[in-house]
Amino acid sequence: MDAVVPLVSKLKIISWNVNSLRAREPLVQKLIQKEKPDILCIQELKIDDQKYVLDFFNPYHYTTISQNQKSYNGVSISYQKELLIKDLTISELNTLQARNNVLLLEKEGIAIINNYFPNGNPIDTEKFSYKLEWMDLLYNQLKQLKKNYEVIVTGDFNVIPADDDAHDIKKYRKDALAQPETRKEFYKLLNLDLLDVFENEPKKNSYTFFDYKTYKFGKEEGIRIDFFLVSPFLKSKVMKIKVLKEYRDMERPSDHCPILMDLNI
DNA sequence: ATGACCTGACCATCAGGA
Repeated sequence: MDAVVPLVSKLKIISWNVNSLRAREPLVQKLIQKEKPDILCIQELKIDDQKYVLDFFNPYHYTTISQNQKSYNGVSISYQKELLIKDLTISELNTLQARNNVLLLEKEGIAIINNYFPNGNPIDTEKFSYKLEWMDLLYNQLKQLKKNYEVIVTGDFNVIPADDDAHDIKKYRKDALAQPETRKEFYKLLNLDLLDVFENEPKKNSYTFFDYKTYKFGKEEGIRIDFFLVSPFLKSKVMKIKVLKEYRDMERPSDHCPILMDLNI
């Protein structure tokens, strides 16, 4: 008789801009205990102490790769210890600031790219040109990875791709997140044949960011700037996607919500 | 119509976020 071997295995991935890992310790712990993701991508660690970051995730059976920077930025990917991985993180996208990790799931042939895109405001400064240049570097990185791997691109994109990805796009007329040049760079990424898994969800349920300043005045008034972009093959394996908005209503929250994707691979 | 908050660095106030 043939051995009973599961044909598919479930892979749960969560991405979250925590706006400081130290400040968000209790909520990140809650998320891990409740959702038990196989892969956890974090942005805006805001801490230069790599040992602290690795030790934080270690008790939950995770191994972690991280790019760190004092006070600002910082990205990490934590993965269940039994997953066979290779850290492909390259320096070009992290030359000035810690914003990009690349983890290869060797057995599955999947590359996971975790990103904290530059904000880019104000638009009449070099911050905006840096954002566009960074996005072009990411385009080149993904183009290379796409040749050999199925890819999952996630993180805080700091891009409002279309007007209906904001509750009130008028407020973003002069914002770097919604400029035509920014959107063009985003669509360049999609044109690598990547699919936005939340694309066809009701927009109001898909907002991922809610401003600290305005949240209490309008709890629906958000923007959709955190994403999972996946290869077409992986899109066909998506079982569930969700914005975990409840984490925006907990004590001392991040201004971003975690986003979740379950795959059967 | 306008403004509203949070974090880290560091001690009073500012840079940065989006």
